[in-house]
Amino acid sequence: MTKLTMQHKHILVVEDEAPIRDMIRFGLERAEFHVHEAEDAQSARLAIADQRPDLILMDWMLPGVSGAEFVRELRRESLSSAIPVIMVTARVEEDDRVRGLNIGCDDYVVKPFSSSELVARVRAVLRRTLPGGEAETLEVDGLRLDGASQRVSAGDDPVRLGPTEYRLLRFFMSNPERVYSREQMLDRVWGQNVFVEERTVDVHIRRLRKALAPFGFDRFIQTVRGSGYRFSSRAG
Amino acid sequence: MTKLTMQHKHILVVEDEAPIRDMIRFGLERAEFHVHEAEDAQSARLAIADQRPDLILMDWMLPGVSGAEFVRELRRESLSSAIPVIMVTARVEEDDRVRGLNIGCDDYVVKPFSSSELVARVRAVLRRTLPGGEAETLEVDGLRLDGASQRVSAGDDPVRLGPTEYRLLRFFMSNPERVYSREQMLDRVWGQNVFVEERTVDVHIRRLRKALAPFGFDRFIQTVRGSGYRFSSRAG
DNA sequence: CCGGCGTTGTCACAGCGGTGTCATGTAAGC
DNA sequence: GCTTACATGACACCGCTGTGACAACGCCGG
Repeated sequence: MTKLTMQHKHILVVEDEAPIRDMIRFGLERAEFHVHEAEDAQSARLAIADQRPDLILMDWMLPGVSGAEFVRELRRESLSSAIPVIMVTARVEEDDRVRGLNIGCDDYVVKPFSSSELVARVRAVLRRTLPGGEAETLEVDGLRLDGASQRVSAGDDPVRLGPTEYRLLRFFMSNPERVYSREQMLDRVWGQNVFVEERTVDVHIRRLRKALAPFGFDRFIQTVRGSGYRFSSRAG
Repeated sequence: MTKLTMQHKHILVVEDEAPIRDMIRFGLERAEFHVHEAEDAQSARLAIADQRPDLILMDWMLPGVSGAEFVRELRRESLSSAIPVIMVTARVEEDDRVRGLNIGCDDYVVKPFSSSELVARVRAVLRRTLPGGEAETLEVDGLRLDGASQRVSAGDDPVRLGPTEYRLLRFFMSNPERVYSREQMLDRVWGQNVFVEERTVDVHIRRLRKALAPFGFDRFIQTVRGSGYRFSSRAG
């Protein structure tokens, strides 16, 4: 385990019951994570804007909004759409739990759980979401994506993209020369297991191509018939 | 959700206790997965070579080898290194379980678990590992097939192939120097239980040869009269 | 509180490319 | 030479993808 990448990550725990919160905090801090806490959705929003956590651990049942609604909200906001979410559910909420994965969270744990299981899942999610951290700037042949300012430019000209197209392009530029199915793209760009038509990907591909076309960069977005799409600076 | 991509996936359950095996089988089959079973490491090896499962569900404690050792072994073998593994552990095996995710498995479930949790995790893992299948790169004498980008190139020149020709070539390059009947090829390239004329294979062989001909690589696709075809870099 | 504005997901339709089958030409084996 | 198996070109069908339009939704600014 690479301590450098994994440690000192900030985790926001959204949980209304203090004992559970403490138990979670204890386990995570022993694993050398930084823990922030929030009791409800509103203070969670503030904490997200303030702390910019690397991962959110959220109870399924919150006072007021349901965890599901809240995750959907987080996914919409560009500030939080890239932050992975792990859901905490009780065994009783069986039916809901399965739906949980269709909400947009990255994983979930079932109460009662152990500290080590929690830490393991947190690490696993961080491991697969962290590489390609969102802040870095990527450039290919003059097409530049600046993660810090969330801006895209072609040479000197700015490229106007919607939030989804931006995330799509960032995903592509972080993983070039590789074919992804529509389903994989929904998972990695929209969020794990969101319920959206696969053909929606086509539409956003179209929008991304349209935005890149004036600069000729639409040639980077390549269709692989029967499989999906690929980002590549070489000819298709 | 596209039934075609998710359904009909083969899952190998490696578990020595029959009741648990049955419970798992029941849940997975209700979710329309194909289930194969193995009681120990040795029969698991055979099943992997034979069935080529899309995912392996493995108990942490197996008679003889530990699950961890076995996963390591699977990861070394090129035949199985790409197959995702979900580990099944008991709550008691706390310490080991944490190591589990560092062993090379893709996820794990803790006993006791519900069918719906299991199915949800299986689906989640398949969804994120299910690219065009094999992502390995194969090369023979300058003819290169890159699984990740699904591209074929002869030296520096790209080779244009349709999806079926691509799969056909990948099958050939994965199994060189061996004759396959048309029926075998239909099973392995087209998929089991497809009803297609055997002569169709000839046509796709023709198309593959045509695409490879400009580079002289059509000589690799060799006819074995009365038996089928063979891929070989040596003279026919 | 209301009404533009931008973004998003879905649909319908069109075009193209891929696929399977057939008919015919050609080579191999006896 | 005759039979059989394979090679090849043509063709019709169909599924996949590209594309424009549209409705729903949240976000301001008024």
